[in-house]
Amino acid sequence: MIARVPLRDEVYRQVLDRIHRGDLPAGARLRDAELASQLGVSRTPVREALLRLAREGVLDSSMGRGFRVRSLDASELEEVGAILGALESLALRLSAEPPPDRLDRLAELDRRLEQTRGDAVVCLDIEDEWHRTLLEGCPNRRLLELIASLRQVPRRYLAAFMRDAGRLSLSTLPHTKIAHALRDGGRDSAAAVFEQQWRRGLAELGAWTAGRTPDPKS
Amino acid sequence: MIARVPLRDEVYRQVLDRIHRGDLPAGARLRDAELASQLGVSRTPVREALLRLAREGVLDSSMGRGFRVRSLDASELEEVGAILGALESLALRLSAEPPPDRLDRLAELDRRLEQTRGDAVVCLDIEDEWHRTLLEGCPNRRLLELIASLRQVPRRYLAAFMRDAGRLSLSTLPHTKIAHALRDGGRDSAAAVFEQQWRRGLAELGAWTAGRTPDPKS
DNA sequence: ATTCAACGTACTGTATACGAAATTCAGAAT
DNA sequence: ATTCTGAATTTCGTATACAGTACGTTGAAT
Repeated sequence: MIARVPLRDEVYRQVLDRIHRGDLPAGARLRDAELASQLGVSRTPVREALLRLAREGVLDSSMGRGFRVRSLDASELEEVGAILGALESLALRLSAEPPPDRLDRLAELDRRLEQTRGDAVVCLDIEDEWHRTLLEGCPNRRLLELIASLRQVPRRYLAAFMRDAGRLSLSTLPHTKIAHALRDGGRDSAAAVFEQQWRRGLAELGAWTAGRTPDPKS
Repeated sequence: MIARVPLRDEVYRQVLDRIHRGDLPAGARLRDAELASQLGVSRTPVREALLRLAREGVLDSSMGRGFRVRSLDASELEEVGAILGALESLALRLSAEPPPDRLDRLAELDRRLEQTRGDAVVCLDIEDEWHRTLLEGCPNRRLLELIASLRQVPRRYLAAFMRDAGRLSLSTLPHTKIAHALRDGGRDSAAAVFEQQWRRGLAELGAWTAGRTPDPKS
């Protein structure tokens, strides 16, 4: 039984990918007909994907005015960051005791992350997978889904930051701190360290965002 | 300048309303063409609304098989309940110190709630407004939006419970406990009481859900 | 030169049309 | 009676068509 996938899901991923790659910078306008012809599908699935992205906060949409990539806004990052900190910490506390192989896999991902230089998208993909792996012991599927959806937001900021600053790698220090806390102190301890590290990274990214030049109109 | 509202938003509210009223019980199938003709619009905005509801977890949708109202499932309630507990508590802690008139408005809502007998929908509307009022001091708009969206889920369970049990009113005891904690001990104290009361109510509702008969197919 | 208005273009939001997959119901075989 | 099969029908997912609105552009008036 092959799982057929709706076109809207594929379009969703394609558009998100373009945003992550920076092909669609903040403020860029998205014309559904144009995207449709580029992707070789009709406007219908494109609009469904864009509506979803708008509801997830990646795009702005005002009636009759179509869609555009939401501009980078320090307060948005702060708001979503606060939510994510609480939710990921919660997921960690709800998790089952992690089997040793998961710690190994986390370490392996960090090794890959350190070796990756020059491709921000790959870095961020690994970073995402690290988080997924960290939380995969959480039985609350709904929570994990919500976290994955919300993580799109800081990811976009981080991608822009890396492009702008020319920093093409990602520090693994917070990861190792969290992993050590998880190994030594258990999940609650790891959750506390997570929140602390998360807040620190968020503040750094927020400071950069606040000092950014406003969007190009395009 | 009147704000024109997309049809999909109106359809969204209509469908949600029918679900809340019990016109569309758990497991009921939603045929987009049928809804479209009933509401006097085309299938397009109807499908946009249904896709949104599916993403929010109110509906199930599998490829080629359309939409149906998600069945009541104790584990879903538990999962969303855990998320909501954390988020509402967070919103409370992030809130500004509440002005005295807000406490008055909360008390007034409770008075209305106690006087309302016989209409579950009205009860739940007041309950929703009570929560909105409690958290309206929270500056994190994004958080409030997320909470409002997630609250659809327990609301549906509560509506089904009230219909089933013939309980046509809602206890205001948890509200007063939280309000008192807020007045006496501040937001952090209120957040703690909130989590405790929330967990209690959730367990009660979950117990009822677990003992429910499975859905009618319809 | 600048500003305002009227027009034209283009894009959005909504409606309708079409092809394919899935459910249903009839009828035959066990 | 029950189960399997297969055609008919429904309904979904996608494509296309249409109408109304926002925006740009041009031209005229100050």
